[in-house]
Amino acid sequence: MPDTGFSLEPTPPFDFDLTVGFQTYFGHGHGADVVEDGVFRRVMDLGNGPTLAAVRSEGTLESPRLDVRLSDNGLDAQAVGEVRRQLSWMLGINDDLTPFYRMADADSHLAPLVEIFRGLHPPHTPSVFEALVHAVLGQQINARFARTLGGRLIETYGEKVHVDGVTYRAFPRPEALVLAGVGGLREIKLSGRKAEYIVGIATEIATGELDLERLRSRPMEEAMEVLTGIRGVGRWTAQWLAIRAFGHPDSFPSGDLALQRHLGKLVNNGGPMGASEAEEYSRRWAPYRSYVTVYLFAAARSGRLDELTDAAG
DNA sequence: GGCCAGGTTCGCT
DNA sequence: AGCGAACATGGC
Repeated sequence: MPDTGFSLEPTPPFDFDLTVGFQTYFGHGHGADVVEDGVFRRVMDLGNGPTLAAVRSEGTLESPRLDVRLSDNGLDAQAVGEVRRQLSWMLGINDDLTPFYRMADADSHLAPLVEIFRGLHPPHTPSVFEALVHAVLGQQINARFARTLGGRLIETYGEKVHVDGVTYRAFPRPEALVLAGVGGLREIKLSGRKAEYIVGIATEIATGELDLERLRSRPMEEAMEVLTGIRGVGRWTAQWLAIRAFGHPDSFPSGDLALQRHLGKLVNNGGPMGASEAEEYSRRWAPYRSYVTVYLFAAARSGRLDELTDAAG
């Protein structure tokens, strides 16, 4: 094993397993990032070729420390710095949860939720493009199928990296998806609509017509407007990007059917909540609604949301 | 087998 | 502005 690496010191509390678990949910074992035996691996795209990063936890919840090893020990200091920057962003290393917890502790519904998932830092995608592709894949279809499609997309069109006899994949670059074309994406069972959206977005990025990364430095309202102007991107998709790609603290995709379900379990005795109802209810949690969203999905995915319903007491 | 799924666009009032 | 249909495939 190469010895190039460094360590990261996340802002406590930081729960490594919860955070990388959330991050790799869409990976489905074949993703660009995977967790195995307590090690989080991610193929980092540094522009001049991909490299594999392996991250493990060496600290504790309140005194966290991460050890990062790189597969390519020939990287210069600048490239290593870029890996550090990207990983820090992906795992929300510098995110301080305390203000959110202060609010949550005073809320009878949120208090037990944040107690169970204490230390979960909302993770982010390294590129806006990656979050956007995942969001489009997730439109309208069940989450299970969306994960399958994501796995196929990465396995088919992501650049390979071989380390110790194992093949890892980077998340596909826009250029690769342009090359795949609508036909190529339909072959792995994307609908014609999803294929058109993704190839269209990839094309605009590849030609330089669209600069999604630029939106990070713009006010959120402006970014949302630009995003929803893109064909295939509606309100729901833009709101999820605010959380997953931009790390905005206060986005609540109230149109999300699953989020409505989760919220209904948490605050409405399991009863249904519509979009406008969810939207209205969520306002009490401003300006930390992205955290609530992430924690709700973490609870639902882990199967522990049911024990938090009103009925369960 | 049918209904629904972590929506969006498009066409019609 | 608001409403409904089409989209395409899989999960349960």
